[in-house]
Amino acid sequence: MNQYLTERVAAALRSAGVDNAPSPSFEKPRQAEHGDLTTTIALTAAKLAKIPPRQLAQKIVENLHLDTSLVEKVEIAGPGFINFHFSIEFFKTSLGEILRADKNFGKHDIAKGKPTQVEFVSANPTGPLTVGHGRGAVYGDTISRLLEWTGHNVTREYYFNNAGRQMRVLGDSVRLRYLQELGDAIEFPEDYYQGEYIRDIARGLVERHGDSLRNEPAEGMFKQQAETEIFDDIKKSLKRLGVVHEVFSNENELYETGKVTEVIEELRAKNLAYDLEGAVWFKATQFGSEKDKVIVKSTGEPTYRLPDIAYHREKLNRGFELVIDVLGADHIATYPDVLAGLTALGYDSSKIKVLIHQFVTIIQNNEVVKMSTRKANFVTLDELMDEVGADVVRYFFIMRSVDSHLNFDLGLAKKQSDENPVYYLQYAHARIASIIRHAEDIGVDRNIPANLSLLSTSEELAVMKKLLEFPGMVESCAATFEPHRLADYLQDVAGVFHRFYHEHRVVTEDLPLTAARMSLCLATKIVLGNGFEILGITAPERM
RNA sequence: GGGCCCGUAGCUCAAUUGGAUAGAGCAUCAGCCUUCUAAGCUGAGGGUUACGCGUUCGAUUCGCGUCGGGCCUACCA
Repeated sequence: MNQYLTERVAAALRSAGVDNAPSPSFEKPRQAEHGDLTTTIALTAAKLAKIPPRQLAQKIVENLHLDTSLVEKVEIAGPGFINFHFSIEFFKTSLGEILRADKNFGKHDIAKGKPTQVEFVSANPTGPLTVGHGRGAVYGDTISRLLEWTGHNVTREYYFNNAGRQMRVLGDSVRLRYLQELGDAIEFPEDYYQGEYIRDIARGLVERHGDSLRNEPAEGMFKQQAETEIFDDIKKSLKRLGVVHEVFSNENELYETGKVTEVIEELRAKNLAYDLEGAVWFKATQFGSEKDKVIVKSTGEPTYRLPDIAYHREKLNRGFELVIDVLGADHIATYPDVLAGLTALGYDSSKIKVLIHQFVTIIQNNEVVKMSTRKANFVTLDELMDEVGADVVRYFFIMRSVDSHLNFDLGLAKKQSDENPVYYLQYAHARIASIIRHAEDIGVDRNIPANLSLLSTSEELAVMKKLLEFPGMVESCAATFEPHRLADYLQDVAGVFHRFYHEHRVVTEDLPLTAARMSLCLATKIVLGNGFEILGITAPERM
C-alpha cells in the first residue's frame, strides 16, 4: 500500500508540474480521524513548487487517480496534510494475508542473507552474570532476532579477554583459596575475588587433586579451571534467558595464532606505528583522533586496543558484511580507536556498527546497588530469574529505549510481578487460545471460510488496522536497532484486542459472524506470537 | 577542562526520527463479572516536555547556551 501510494503521489506531483520534488513518504497519523496514512509532501514541496501548501495538496489530489476499491477517501487537512482512508475491502484482503503467512507474517528478505555478526555480553568469566549484564544480553539477542526477521544471516558471538590482569587475579584467587582449603594460614587480599564461588572451585580441585597442586602457578590449572567452571555457569544462565551464542572467541587465541603481532607489523610497514619511550604508538591522529594511542606499553604488554583491533579485523576477514558490537556505556571511548585501526589497515570500518546501551541502575531497599564482581557484591541474573522468571527479565530489559538510564527496582519487580506489563501481553494471547478451545469444544469448525466483511465495528477495525502495522514495525525496529518500540507496539495490539473482546462476543449462534471473528482472533494470535518470538518471550496457551 | 547519554504526569518510561489535541503502566479516586480467562474493560484527576535563545509553515524531537544527573576521558580492561 505504501509503495502504491508513493508511486501515485509521485506521478501526481509530476502531472501537477512539480518535477524536482523529493520522494513522498507516508506515516500513520496519530489520530484515527486523520485516516490510515498521511503524507506531508505538500508541506515540504511547497517552497520548491512556489505554490502555497494547501493549493499544492489540492493539485496533487486532483491528479491522483487512485483505485477506489483500495482507498475510500482522500482529504486535505490542516496546513496541507493529505490523508488517505483505506477501504474495508483492503483490510479484509490484508487480514487474509496474515492468516496465510502465519508464522512468517512480518518476515522480510530485505537483507537477502547478508552475513551478519552480533557480538554481545562478552563479560569476562570472573564471576556469574549479574543483573547489570542483563540489558546487554537481552538487547543483543533481540537485535539478532530482529535482524534474522529482516533476512540477515546472523552469527551470535561472545568474545572475552582471558589474557589480561583480571584473569590472572582470578587464577591467583583460586590458588589462594585452594591453599586455605589445604589448611594453610594465608591472608586473602582485599582486591581479590571475594565470591563464594571461588571457594567452590578450590574445593573441587582439592577433591580431585589433593595437595598435588601446591606448587602450581596461578596462571595454569587454577586460572584454567576457574575459566571453565565460571563459563559453564554463564552459559547456563544465558540459556535460561533464551540466549545462545554460536561462537565463542577469546583474546588468547589471537596471540597464539599471531594475529596480534601481525597488526603491529602491518602498521609499522605502513608507517602508522612508531616507538617512543619504550612503547609502541599508533598514529591515531591521522584518523581524526586528538592524540596518538599506545598499543604496546613499555612493559611489553599490549593495551586493550591492540587485540581489539586484531579481533575486529578477524571478524571482517571471516566475511561478515555487517558487524555489530553491543557495548555498555562504559566502553564508549574505546571503539573509535578500533575503527581507526581498521581503517589504517585498509578495511572498511563502516561495516562495523557499535550499539551503546546505557547502564541500568539497580535499586534495592531504596538504595542504589553498586555491583562489583571483585567484591562479590552483586545480584545475579539467576537469582532474578528465580524470582520473576525469564520472560519478565527479558521484557523489563527490552521495554525501554537503550538510551535511557533506567532504574530497576528489584523489590518492585518482584512484588509487582503480577502486574508486570509482560503479563498484559501474554494474557491477551492466552485469552485468544481459550476462545479457540471453547469454539472447538462446542464444535465450531475453524476452517469454514469466513466472510470478513462482517467485521465492521470500530473495535474490530481497530484490531485489523493495528495488526497490519506489524511488518512495518519489524522493519523499522531492525533498521534503527530499537526493539523497545516493538514492545510498545505489542502493548497496543493487546490493548485493542482486550477492548474488542470486552465489547463483542466471538462465539455465538451466528455462525458466519463467529467465523469472521475467529479469523480476527487467529490473526491477532499470530501477530502476538510472532512478536513474542522476536522478543524471546513465551506465548502461553493458558494462564 | 574535553567527549557521549539523559532530563517529559507523584513514580517508571513512550512519543512513528520535524507533524495535527504530548501518551502508557504503576499509584489515587469512581464504575463494570450468571455470558468465550476480571492478569481484563470504562471513566476522572494529574504537564510551562529542566530553563533561555535560535532555525521554519510547524520543535519533546534540530542548533547554541545555562542548570542538574549518569558514564567515559591512563603506557587499567
